[in-house]
Amino acid sequence: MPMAPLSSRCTKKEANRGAWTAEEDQKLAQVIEIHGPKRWKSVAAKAGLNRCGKSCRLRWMNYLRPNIKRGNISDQEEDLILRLHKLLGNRWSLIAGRLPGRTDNEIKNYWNSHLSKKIKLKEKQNRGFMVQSEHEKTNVMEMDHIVDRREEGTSTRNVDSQSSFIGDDLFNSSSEGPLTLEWMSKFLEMDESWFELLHDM
DNA sequence: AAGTATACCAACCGCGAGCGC
DNA sequence: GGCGCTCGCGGTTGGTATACT
Repeated sequence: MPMAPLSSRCTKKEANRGAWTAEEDQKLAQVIEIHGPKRWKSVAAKAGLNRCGKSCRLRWMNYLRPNIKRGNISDQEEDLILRLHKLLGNRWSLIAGRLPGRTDNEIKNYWNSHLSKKIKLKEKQNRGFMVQSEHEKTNVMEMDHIVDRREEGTSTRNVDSQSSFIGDDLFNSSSEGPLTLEWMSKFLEMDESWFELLHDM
């Protein structure tokens, strides 16, 4: 396997690794406030951080950026993630783009630690295996709850036309089948207002 | 209370795409 | 067209917290 260009890797000179300190965060935020979130290598240098640009970018994108929402992923968000993952696969940045305030890293982590397990359990159950434990039963019931809400096609939807369009396509069980390119492009171009409505409920 | 297993998540790594020279 | 640099993405790792025995 060919090595990545040297420029894309953090060098030994940029020795500081591991968890960021409050002081580092502050320095990084100050430099970005002045120079903007670009040219990460020079941002790192200007901040006097012993970090590579890549690390600075990641820290900013996933933690320091304004309007970041952290933790407490709602049922609606979870539902949306499930639907979008079904539609887009592991395109975490695209999925995150449809969830205001959420980062690709957070969604990826949430998927890997929560949702993938739930889905495996659900599939297992669908294949007719016995559910083993109370914990697993709970997870399966949670999945059923999500599926039920989709099938009901109610609760979280507003009545305005755009919202109901996207809501129906997202939650209607009929879209469990193959999703068309037309649907996908329509969905991905959807205005953020629908998501704001969703979060306001 | 102590040791071990599991879950969670921040951070790192490698790669590819895009851009300017 | 080739090269180097930067950026963004997705996969993976490792440290910490929590649950379990």
